[in-house]
Amino acid sequence: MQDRKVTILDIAERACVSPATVSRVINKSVAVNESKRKLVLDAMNELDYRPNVLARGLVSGRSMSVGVVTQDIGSPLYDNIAVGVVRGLKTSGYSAILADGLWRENKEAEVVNNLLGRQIDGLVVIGGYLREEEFLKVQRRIPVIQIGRELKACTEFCVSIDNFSAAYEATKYLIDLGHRRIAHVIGRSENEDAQQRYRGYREALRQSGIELIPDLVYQGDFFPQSGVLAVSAFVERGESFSAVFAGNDLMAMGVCRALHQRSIRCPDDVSVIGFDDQMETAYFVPSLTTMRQPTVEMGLAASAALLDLIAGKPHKIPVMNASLQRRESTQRPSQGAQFLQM
Amino acid sequence: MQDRKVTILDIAERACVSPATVSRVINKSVAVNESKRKLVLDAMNELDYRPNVLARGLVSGRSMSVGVVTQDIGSPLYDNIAVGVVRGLKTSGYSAILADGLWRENKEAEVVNNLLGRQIDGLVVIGGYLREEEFLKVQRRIPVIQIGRELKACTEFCVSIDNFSAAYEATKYLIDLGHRRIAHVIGRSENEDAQQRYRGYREALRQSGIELIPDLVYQGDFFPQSGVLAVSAFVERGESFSAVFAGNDLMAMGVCRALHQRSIRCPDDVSVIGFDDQMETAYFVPSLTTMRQPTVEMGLAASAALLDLIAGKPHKIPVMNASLQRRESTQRPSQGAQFLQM
DNA sequence: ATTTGAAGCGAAAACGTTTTCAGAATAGAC
DNA sequence: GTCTATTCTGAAAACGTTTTCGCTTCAAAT
Repeated sequence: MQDRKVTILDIAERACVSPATVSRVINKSVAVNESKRKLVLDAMNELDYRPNVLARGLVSGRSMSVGVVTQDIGSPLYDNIAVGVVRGLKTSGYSAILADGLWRENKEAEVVNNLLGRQIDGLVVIGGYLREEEFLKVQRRIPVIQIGRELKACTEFCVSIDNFSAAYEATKYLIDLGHRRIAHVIGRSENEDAQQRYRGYREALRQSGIELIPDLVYQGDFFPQSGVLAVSAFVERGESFSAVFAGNDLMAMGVCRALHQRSIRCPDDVSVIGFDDQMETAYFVPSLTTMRQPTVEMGLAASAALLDLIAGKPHKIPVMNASLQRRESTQRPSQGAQFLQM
Repeated sequence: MQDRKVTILDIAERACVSPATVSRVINKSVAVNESKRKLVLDAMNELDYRPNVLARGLVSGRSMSVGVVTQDIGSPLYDNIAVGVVRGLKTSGYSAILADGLWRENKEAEVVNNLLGRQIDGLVVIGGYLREEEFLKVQRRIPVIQIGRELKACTEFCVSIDNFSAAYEATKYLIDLGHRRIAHVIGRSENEDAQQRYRGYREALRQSGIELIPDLVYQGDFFPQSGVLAVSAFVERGESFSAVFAGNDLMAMGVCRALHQRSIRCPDDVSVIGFDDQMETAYFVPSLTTMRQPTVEMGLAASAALLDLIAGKPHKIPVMNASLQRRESTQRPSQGAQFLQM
C-alpha cells in the first residue's frame, strides 16, 4: 500500500467534507448528515485509516492509556495480578503501558515520571515501595490505584488482602491441627507483605500460648531455593518441627523438595502450607495446602475502579479475601513423628 | 503543586530563552551556550518539568514506545518471554505497550491496528496466529519481530527454537533410555508449536522403528488438567506405557499427579518428560526432566534485534536452542514395570 | 579592514487531531 | 413571505513539541 500515513485530511478530501466533519463521524460527537457520514466511512475503509492516538491525545488531553507499574515481572503472583489488570482494561479502549519498578524505590519514581510524561490517564501500581507522599502527588494529577499494599493515607484506593489475618489463619490452621513446633520462612525482607505475614504468624502463636522459636524462623526471598535453604537451616540448628508455614508457594515448594531429599515425609512427618495458590500447587505431589490470593480478581477490581475514577464516577473496591485451600500437604501431626526429637 | 501542566514555554519564559532553545537543551541536538543551558536546566528542575511524549511523538514521528502483543497473559511460558522483552527495553528509553491477542487471529489484527494507531516505533509479537500477509504489511511500516513462531517468508525476523528437533530430542532421549511404549500429550490443537512437537515425537519413533500407537496420544491444551485427563485416557484405553512426553511442563505436572493418584510411581514405573523448564519443575517431586526453552533470552534477543532495526542498524538474531534438562522424572524402564501389561 | 565560517539563537511552520465559533441551510411557526 | 429555531457544516485555533530557516554575532583568515 501507500507508505505515506493517511490522515484525517486525506479522508476529508476524498469524502469532499471538512476534516472537522470527519472527526465528528469518528467520534460520533455531533450528528452529521447520513449521506456525508457514509462518504466518510467509505473513504476511511478504502484508505485503511487509523486515527493517530498521539495527536488525539495531545489535543483532547486523554491518551487512552493507563500505566501499569509492576515489580520484577516474572514472579507468578505479580504477573497474575497484571493479567487481571490488563484483562479488565480489555473492552474499555484503554491500553496498558507496562513499566517495571524492579522493587527499587528510586527506579519506581523514575518510571512513574516517565509514564506521566506519556500523559497516561490513570495509573495502577502493583506492589513496590512508592512513598505515600509520592503517591499523593501523582494522585493530584490522575487517578491511581495501588494493588497489594495498603497505604494508610488512602485505603480507598488500595486493593489488597489482609496479609496479617491470612497468615494468622494459616498458622492457626496448623495449630488447630495439633502442631506446636511450627517453622516459618519469611519472604523478601524489604517486602511489606512478607513482614505482615510474619506478624500474623507470630500473633497466632502468641494467642495460642505457643512460644516463638527464633531458630525456626528463616529469612527467605520468595524464591524456591530459599525454601530449600530454610529446611537446611532448621535441621542444622537442631530444632525439631512438625510444620512449616512458607511465605509463598515457591518457597513452600522448595521446602517440600528439601524435606523429600532428607527423606522427611510430607505431610506424614512435616506439614507444609504455602501462600498465593499458584496454578502449579494443586498438581504438586503432595498437593500444597495454601492461602489463596485472588490475584486476577484483584487486578480486575483495580481496573474497574480506575476506569470509574477516570470516568469521574464513584468507585468502590470490593473486599479481597484470602482463603485457605486445604490440600494434601497438611495433616494432624502423627505421634512421635517429630523426627528430630531433641 | 500547581495543577496546570508545565510546558516548554513555561521553561522558556522562566529562563528567558526561546522554546526552541529549551528543546535543544533537552535533546542535546545542537550546542547551546553554557550559561543559557544552565538557566534552562534550573528552570526545568524548579518547575518539575516533564516532556510531553505525545507532543514529541507527534512532530518527530517517533513515539518511543514499542508494542508487545502477547497471547493470554498468565501462561508461565509467554509471560517469561514478555519479561525478557520488557527487560531488554529497559535502558533504551522505549516503553512497552502491552496488548493481548488472546490466541485469536481477528482479535490479534485488531490489537495490532490499535497499536499502529498509537504510532509505535516497533512491534514484538509473541506467539499467536497473525497471518504472514498481515505481518508483512505491518513490516512495511515499522520493524516487527515475531517470537515463538517461524514465519517462512521472513525467518530473519523470527526468534524461536526448533520445536520439531527439540521434541525429537526429548523423545529420542526416552527411546535411548530403553523406552518403547511412549505416550504423548499434545498441546493446544491450534498451536503450531504443539503440532511441531507432535511431529518431532512421531519422527523420533519412526526413525527408531517404533510404531506409533494412536491410543497413546492425547490431545491436551497446555494446562495441567489435560495431563491428568491424558493419563485417565491412556489407562482406560488399556494401552500400557512406560514413558510420557508431555507437550509442556504444566501438562507434565498433571501427568505426574494423575500417575501418583493411581499409585503408578514416577519414574520407577513411568518416566515423564516435559517441555519449557519452568522454575517450578526443578522443585517438583520428582523433579521433572524437561526440554528447556530459553524464554527470557528469547525476549532479550527480540528486544535487541528490534532496537537495532529501529535504529536502522543491521540486526542479527542468535540461534535459540532448547536443551535437555535431565532430572529425576526419567530413568531406564525397569523390567516388568509396564504396570498395565496386556 | 574586509571576508568567510561557524556557532548560537529565535520565529514560525509543521505534526494530526479536537473543538469552538460562527455561518449556512433547512424547517417550522406566524 | 418573513422570522425564528434547529440542524449541520467549515474555518481556524488550539494542544506541546521539534525542526527548518535565516538572522546575528564573533573569531579567524585573508
